[in-house]
Amino acid sequence: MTLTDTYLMDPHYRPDLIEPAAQQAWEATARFRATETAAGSDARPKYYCLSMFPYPSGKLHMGHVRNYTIGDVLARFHRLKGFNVLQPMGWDAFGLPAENAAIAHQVAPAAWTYSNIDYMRGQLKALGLAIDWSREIATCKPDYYRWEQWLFTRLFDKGIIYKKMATVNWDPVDHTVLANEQVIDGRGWRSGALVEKREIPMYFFRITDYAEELLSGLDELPGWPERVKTMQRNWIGKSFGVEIHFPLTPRHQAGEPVLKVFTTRADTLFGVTYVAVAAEHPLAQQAAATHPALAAFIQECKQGSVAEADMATMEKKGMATGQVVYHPFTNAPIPVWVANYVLMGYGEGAVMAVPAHDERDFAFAQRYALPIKAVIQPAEGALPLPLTAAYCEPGVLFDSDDFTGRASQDAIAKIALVLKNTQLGDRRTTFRLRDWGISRQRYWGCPIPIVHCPTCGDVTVPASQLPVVLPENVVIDIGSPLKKMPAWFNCACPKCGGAAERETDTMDTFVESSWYYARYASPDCDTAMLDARAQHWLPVDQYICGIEHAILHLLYARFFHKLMRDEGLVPCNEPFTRLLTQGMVIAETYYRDLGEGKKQWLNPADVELCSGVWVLKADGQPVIHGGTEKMSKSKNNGVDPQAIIDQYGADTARLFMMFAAPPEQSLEWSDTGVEGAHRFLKRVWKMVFEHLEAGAVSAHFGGMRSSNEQAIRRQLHQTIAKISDDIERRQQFNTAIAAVMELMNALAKLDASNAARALRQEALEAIVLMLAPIVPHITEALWTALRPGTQLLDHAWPTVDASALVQDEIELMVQVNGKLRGKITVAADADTASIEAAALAHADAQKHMEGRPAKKVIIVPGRLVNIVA
RNA sequence: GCCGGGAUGGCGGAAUCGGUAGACGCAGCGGAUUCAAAAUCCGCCAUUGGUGACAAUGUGGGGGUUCGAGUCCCCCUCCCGGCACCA
Repeated sequence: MTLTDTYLMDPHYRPDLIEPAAQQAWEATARFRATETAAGSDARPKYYCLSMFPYPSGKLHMGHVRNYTIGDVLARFHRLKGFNVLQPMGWDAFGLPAENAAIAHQVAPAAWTYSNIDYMRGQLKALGLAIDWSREIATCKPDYYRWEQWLFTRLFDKGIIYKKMATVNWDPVDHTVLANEQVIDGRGWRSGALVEKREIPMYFFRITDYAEELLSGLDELPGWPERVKTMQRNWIGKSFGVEIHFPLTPRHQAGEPVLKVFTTRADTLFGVTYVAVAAEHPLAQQAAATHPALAAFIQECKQGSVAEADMATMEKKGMATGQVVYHPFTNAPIPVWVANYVLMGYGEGAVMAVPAHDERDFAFAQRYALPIKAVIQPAEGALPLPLTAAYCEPGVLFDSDDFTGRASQDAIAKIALVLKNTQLGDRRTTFRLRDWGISRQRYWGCPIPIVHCPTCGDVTVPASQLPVVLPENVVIDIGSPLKKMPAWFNCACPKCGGAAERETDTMDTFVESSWYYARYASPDCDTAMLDARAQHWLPVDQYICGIEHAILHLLYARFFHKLMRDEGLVPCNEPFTRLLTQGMVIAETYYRDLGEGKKQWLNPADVELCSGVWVLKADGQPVIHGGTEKMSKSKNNGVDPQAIIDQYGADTARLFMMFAAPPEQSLEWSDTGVEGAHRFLKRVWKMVFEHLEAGAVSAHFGGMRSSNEQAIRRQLHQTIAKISDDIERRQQFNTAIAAVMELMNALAKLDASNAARALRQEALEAIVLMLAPIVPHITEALWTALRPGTQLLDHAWPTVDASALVQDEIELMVQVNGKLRGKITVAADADTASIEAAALAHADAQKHMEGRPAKKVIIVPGRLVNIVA
């Protein structure tokens, strides 16, 4: 049964009737099922449109609605443009919130997750998304993570995954590892205990092996926003510098121990006044053995979180170890300090400090009264001594032995060469990017397919024994239940058959989201990770995700794609050809102060403006307006998408989302804006209804049109051109909708003549088609009304009639000295001389020229004339 | 702290490649319709001065480039995203 059979034109817009009917019709006829086409049977080009899958947190939030509406607009637009579209959906189902919910509500993470998925699937369907639901995946299901484990074992055996010690946040009261977000002001969120750093063994992906390709690959992504590429470039952080060895003894012989540092400013080597090492550095540990105060300081450094933002903003502290190293050129002794800002896991865990030419070293030297020795001066002009701030620019060396007088760049090369000859260093390229640690001491994640055997060591689980299934029926308290389940972790070693134990850590959930886009192509394949269908659909033509994923998720997915490529699983180098990063959905916040820094956050729906003061509806007492912030549970400023769908329908929600702001900007929620969107849809409905009430007309009118009708028809075809460009190239939907609104306003001024009615039919058909990607339900109903017996989804995107765009006369602005003074109307093909004459003859222009002759006349074709007087 | 972005009427935003600042919508005001209201339709709506034509000012702040700057360059302020275990 089609919509035509179930729906008759009603004078009132009824989304509550239209939307379920349209959705049922799409589902019944499998309208959005994507099929890989055998050669020749379908000439349509493929378009794989992917919105980032949601974490099944409980219910949809507005950020999801925005993300999926953007994806759906692009998917439906390309469908009308003749593409074979794939738009899938699934669930990023592993993660920390399920464990938190398990503790809070005494429910197993699996059960909680599956019930959330069922509810949210219903919500997504109510949004009317053109999704191929037959490809739905959930990352917590063994048939998904089995292949992740399979790839893990391949990579482990290839050496791309390895094990090493890494630092984590340790809660000494709960005896558990904390995520960075679970550390608040240096304390565990549940226990309140001061968090400590602890070293534990973890598995790592060698993403640094791919650093060069991840960097250069960005140049092959013209469809990515420049800012995302810039952030990734800076994150990878390729830098060219010099590794310098500081001997530990004054009469150093080749091969004896040295302290290694890396610097991009080897030209400042003669300005080194101390070296700083991390608390965990062997030199520091050694010194601490006989130095109680130093041991205490090192202990202090181990407090606090491991988050880089915390490390960078904390107070810079240090202590002298009493040890010295020797300058590789002058052999002068240099004191070794321990500093809390030097990270062991980063570079060599030691840095050379040049206070005169580095801001951070300068501040540290001032604090601890360390010497500041300047060795670089500007190429022109002198350095003001003594320094009041570090001079960080490159320049010319002085007080630097043989290197004095050389420019920085030149000196770096020369110093590196001499160091190389004396075996005390060399040129080196480093990356800021670190290897990706994927071990998590948590339950609700993909088990790491490793068996620890006392004789064979770490052994990968053979493919025939995969998946290593995560038990779902568990009771959660603090810490992972896997570590308390001997029946689960005791096993036989796959190699020697002896008694062994499974790894109880699970993988970072970023691993699942790094390859899901590929699995949508082969969602039901049970013989391989991917099959031939992946060759057909990949790469993703359009990916849509939040800007917050600009670095980690998108970099990991690019990395995984290259891993899969090197396994022969995918045909291309990059996963996402074009990327759109959407902004957040924000809303007003309101609160009451409860004292002691505590606030009671009130939902905007429960607050109203009463004679200029915000009050709570319930008690009429004033509340404080806290500004607009990202919709969140903690600020209680979320608007439930379900409530909007129930009250106005999905089309209104979608229209508001697309109209209120361009997709990359943050979007401010507005109840009156939603009403405005709804009002517009009612207007469109009414205009079509009234047009059809007056009887059938043909869009193909051969008679004369008035000049007004010609102008409106020109506007119609300009609008078609603009909207096509707005959606396809600019991906800016708010201006596309505004253009339709303008066209509607113009159309409202047409009369009831045959010519006008024919034009109205043509325009309404085009409007309905152009709005279809944004508001698919109402437009489907209106189309069947305008063109009985046909369906919108079988129709093509409207085309521009070039002959309608022709204009005889155009209007030009007239400026005098850059200020607007009037307008002139000239023939569209007027030559420069006549335009200039017309502008100079303009009375207001002459007035402002005040009798001065025109020195110059600038004509911008089709736009303006500027008279310089 | 570091990296990336943003700031335009009462509000959301438009101005796409340096060329009419404020499209479109929201709110507000005035009118039509109505017994009345809602809904709907029409009109006005940057600021200041002026009855008006018009003039001056105006895109976070300061400076610069240009015939011309919301747009480009330099400096500053505030806000947002990310910082490797939130997803």
